[in-house]
Amino acid sequence: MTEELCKEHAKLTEPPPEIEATLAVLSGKWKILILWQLMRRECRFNELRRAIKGVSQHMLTTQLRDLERHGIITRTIFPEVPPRVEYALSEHGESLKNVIRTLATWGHTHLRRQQAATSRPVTRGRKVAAG
Amino acid sequence: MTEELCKEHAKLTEPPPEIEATLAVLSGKWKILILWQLMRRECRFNELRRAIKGVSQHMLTTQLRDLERHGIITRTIFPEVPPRVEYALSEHGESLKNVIRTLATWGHTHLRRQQAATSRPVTRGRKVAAG
DNA sequence: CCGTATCCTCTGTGATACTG
DNA sequence: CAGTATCACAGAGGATACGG
Repeated sequence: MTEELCKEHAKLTEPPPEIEATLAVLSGKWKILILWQLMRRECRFNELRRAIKGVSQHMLTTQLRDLERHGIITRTIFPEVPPRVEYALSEHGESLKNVIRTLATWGHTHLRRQQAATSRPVTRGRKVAAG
Repeated sequence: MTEELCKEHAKLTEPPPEIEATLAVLSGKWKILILWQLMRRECRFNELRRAIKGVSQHMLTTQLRDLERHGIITRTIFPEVPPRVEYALSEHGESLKNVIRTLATWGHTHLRRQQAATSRPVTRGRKVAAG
C-alpha cells in the first residue's frame, strides 16, 4: 500500500537503458583513445601501441577484443610473414565517429574555459540560498 | 639521430588532449548517470540516490563533489530544517547536455542493432584476408 | 536530510615472461 | 609482429557506522 506511493515518488525520473548500453561499450581506460586513432585510419597493433602513450600490450589486446566482440571494430589477419593484423572501424563502428567528435569538441571548449578561469581567481560553485 | 627517425614514425597519429580533458571530467561509474538526471531537472541528494539504482551514499557524494570541482554542477544549500540541498547543471554544465544526448542516441541505435543481430545467427568480425 | 569517516573488497590494470 | 599466460597491485568502489 504505502509501497505503491513510494514507487510513484521514485518514478519522478527514470532509468536510462541507452546510456548504460553506451557505457558498456565505451568504458575502459583506453577504448576511446583507440577509437580516436581508428577514426583517422586503420591501424596495425604496434602502431596503436606507439600512438597511445602508456598502454601495455596486455591492455591493448584486451580492449581491442572487447571492441571487436561488441561489433565496433574489425580485425583482419593477413597471412604473411612477418604476421600482420589490421584493425579498423566496422560499419557499425563508423556511427561512433560522431560520438567521439562530440566528446572532442566539448573537451576543446572545456580546456579553453579552464585557461580563462585560471587567469583570474574565482569563487566556485558552492552557493547558499538566502534564508 | 636514430631517435629522431623513431619520433618521426610515431608521429603518424598524435595524442588527443581534448579527449583526455573530457575523460577526466566524465570518468567515474556514476557521473554520466548523474548528469542524465540533472539534465532533466535539478535534484536533491536523496532524489538522485533513489533514481540511480545501486549507487551508494559514499560514491554519490564523491562523484557529485568531483563534478562540482570541475565546474559542471552547482550545489545550493537551503538553510532549512530539515536541511535541503539542490544539485543542478551549471551554465558550463549545460554544454554537456549535447554530449549526453549524443551518447544516448547512439546507445539507442546500438540496442536496436543488437536486437536485430540476436534474432539471426551471424559470424562476427574476425576476418582473414585472402593470401 | 545530507552528509563524513573507516575499513574492506574486488576488478581493472600493469609488469614480466614466453609463443606462433 | 602480434599476441597469450601469470602474477601482483593500486585504487575505485561498497558496507557500515557516526555526525551536523
